[in-house]
Amino acid sequence: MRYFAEAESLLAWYDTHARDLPWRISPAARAAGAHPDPYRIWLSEVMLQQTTVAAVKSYFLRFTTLWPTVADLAAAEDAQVMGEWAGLGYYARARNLLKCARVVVRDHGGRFPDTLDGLRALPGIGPYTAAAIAAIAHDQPHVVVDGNVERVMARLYDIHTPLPTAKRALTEAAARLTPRLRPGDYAQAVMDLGATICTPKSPACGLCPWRAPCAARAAGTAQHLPRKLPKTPKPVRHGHAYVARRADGAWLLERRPDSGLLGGMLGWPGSDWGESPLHTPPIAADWQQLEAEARHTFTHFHLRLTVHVAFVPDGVPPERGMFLSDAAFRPTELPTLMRKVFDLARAALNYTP
DNA sequence: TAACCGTGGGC
DNA sequence: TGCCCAAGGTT
Repeated sequence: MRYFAEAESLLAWYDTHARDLPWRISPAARAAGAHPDPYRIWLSEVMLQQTTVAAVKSYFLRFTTLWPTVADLAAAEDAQVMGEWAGLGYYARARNLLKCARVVVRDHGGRFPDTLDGLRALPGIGPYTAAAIAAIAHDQPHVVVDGNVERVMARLYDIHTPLPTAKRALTEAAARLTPRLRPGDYAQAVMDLGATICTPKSPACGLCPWRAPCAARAAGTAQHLPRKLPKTPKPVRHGHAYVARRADGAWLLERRPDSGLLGGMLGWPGSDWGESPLHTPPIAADWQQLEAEARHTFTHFHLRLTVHVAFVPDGVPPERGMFLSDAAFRPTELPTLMRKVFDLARAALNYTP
């Protein structure tokens, strides 16, 4: 029963090395009969999609303070939730978070489903997140495969097939190892192992509870696994952004459409982004073009934004956007790109809050 | 299927 | 500095 022995050795390691995380029940507490709150597990898992633990912690604490239950979140204003998510990225997650909370309240009496299919049907919950919630919150033996698990399995079995082709084989390897006992702790244990020992670069094999059975360690290939297909280069796109300040201190902003990049977020009016996009100011004014441009890199392109600033008198209706009073405008509610634009603009406007 | 969708930290 | 990477989902 080799697989049983491997789950066993990993769980023993987890019992003494589990990370202390705000959304987590310690292995000791779980052994004593405590159960994690599915709402908190769901919220943390969505925040952790493609996002580091270090980045998520403060957002998680803020969200659970503002909205302690899924019903509280479901009743929140869209704009406030988007504003609180600002800076975390992948904003479709926040839009789906609200959709999901409202479905759980409306269709499930405020309780998260406890089946894989029930979870999988909710907005923003895919194969990984459904399995993670079922395993961690409901202690069901589902196979949880994220980037950590893929890396650990590729090394444990010395699998050289590049991702994403190797995904199926890695999932099958993970399935063979998943124990019927303590599946929730096991899922978190593999992720802790990947995050602290079996790291992408310079894995600490000497400290690993799986150093004996690890095929890549024996072969000396751990450092190079998992293999991945080469990435396509990012093109450079250009654009223009306009920051207008009214005499009474209000700022001209716009709510971006729900679909597409930075969907649903607050931003400065501007041009499309491309080779050399046409650009028209959102309001008539004596615009000043700044020398420095805002540079930002998204998942699939680099962006260089030319920033224009202007003071405008009271009483001029804008052609685009809406004026937000200085008291109502919180720069922390801007996505990072728009924050960069604001930081350049306010220096030019000599604005200190 | 593959493109799209953010951000900050590490090296 | 530029590239890699992180508890993926949707279309």
